[in-house]
Amino acid sequence: MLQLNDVNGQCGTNGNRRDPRLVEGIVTNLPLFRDVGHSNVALVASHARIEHCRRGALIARQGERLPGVIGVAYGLLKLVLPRRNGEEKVLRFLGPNESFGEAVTLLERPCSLDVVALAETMFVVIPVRPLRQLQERDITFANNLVRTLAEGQVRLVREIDARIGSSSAKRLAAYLESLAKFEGGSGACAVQLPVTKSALAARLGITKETMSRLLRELKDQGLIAMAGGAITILDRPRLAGIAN
Amino acid sequence: MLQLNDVNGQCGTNGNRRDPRLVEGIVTNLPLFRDVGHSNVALVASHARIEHCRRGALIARQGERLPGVIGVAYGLLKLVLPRRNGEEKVLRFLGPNESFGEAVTLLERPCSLDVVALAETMFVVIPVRPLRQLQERDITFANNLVRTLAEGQVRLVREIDARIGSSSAKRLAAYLESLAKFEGGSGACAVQLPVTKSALAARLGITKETMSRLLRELKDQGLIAMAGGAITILDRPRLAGIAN
DNA sequence: CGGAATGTTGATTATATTCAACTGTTGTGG
DNA sequence: CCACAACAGTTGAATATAATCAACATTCCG
Repeated sequence: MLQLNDVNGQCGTNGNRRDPRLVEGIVTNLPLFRDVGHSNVALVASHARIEHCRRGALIARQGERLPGVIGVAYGLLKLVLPRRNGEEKVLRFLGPNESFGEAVTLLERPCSLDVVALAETMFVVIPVRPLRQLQERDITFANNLVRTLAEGQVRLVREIDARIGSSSAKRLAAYLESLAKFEGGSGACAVQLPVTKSALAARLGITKETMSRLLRELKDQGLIAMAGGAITILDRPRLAGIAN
Repeated sequence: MLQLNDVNGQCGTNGNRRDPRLVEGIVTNLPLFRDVGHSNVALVASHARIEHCRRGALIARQGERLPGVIGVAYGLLKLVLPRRNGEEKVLRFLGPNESFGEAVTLLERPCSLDVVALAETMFVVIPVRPLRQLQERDITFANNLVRTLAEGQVRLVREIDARIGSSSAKRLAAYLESLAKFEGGSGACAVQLPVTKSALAARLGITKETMSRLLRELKDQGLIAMAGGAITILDRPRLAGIAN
């Protein structure tokens, strides 16, 4: 079951929540701060704080104010559209060096998604104020901000395209293909699912049952082999064929 | 059938495509340029051009470069995710004083959508270059840009929420509700569909057949009355009930 | 080891699409 | 101004897709 504890209840009370070195290191690695001068990063970092949470923790809730932009140091979060019936539609995962919430934070609007930890996770929270200041002071950061927001839009359009455009079989095939691309080459390759099959199913907008059936079908057709979360892609061309 | 003519083939060859007054007037009304000083607007406008197109014209194509940000003066465009089978998934409509393409234009990435005219439409095209310049020179514009992109993200998340979250009946009910809100009050009210029922169906992600059936059901239940594109909402509370 | 979480499988059902036939509406060229 | 073609909308029947329900198997961890 989901832990509904407040973020603060999830965090260690140790004194390193503002350790400058640590916060700066995390912030520096976010694409949002690429090529931003160290002094400006340090300034922002001095207003940011670190949070830890354990698997299952609810970090932000749809409709409530997000305390600031979230940047992941390690662990894994999921961004979720909660449905009335308690069901969860997973929009995306958020891993190390990825950030979330630029849009709602800058607009000071209620968060449009639930944010839930899928594993023990450490992240920084960067409040609006220093972001605004930096936006007006540092052209590089301002450009990064525009780039990040623009990329977010493109990503969301692709997301809609994938969700409404194609059948679950195609979505799954396309996802497996995208995993294979990381490995390079075009031959058979072994990949590891980054999350459980159930979580992945939710991410792809299907149920775990459907997921199971689709995977079995791919296996029966000799396109993939399976051993737990480890999947070997045997026939990449045919898989790509299904994806289209 | 869709007209596949190039934009240039759609445009009058008359000399007012760069009429400064006209272009400035259109650009000024875009939220993107709100509170931006006249001289800066004029500068951008001097690099923009006006296009006319008739109903059915294809203004931009998925995968091709967008010549710049599109701002509508009058008429109506639709933003479409084209499917392989020729089917069209309509993401949104774009009416007067709305703009499109900030994200892909600034990233200089291929356009993620088809843009098609639903009526005779006039719009401006603002190339990247002057936008970039203004972004670095004018803080108000830079802020507008960030706001526009951020709002676009929030809008897209809501869009995904609506599409994957609820049944077609709920989506339709929610849409009718949103039309009613413009009219104010909470009692019965008459609204006019802004587009044909078929186009609206595509916008809501359903077929015209399903749309027809859903509307009839609402009528049979006494929630609405219908006369062509004119719809009277009779029982707003119950309609809102369906939407949730 | 035991219990919870995760995954599998079959049967049934809900939702909306597709196909097909038909009616009504609109706008245009003769 | 009318005829006619193109478009828009309606309705029914058959179908496809994936969700839901229910039962069971497997794996993961403390």
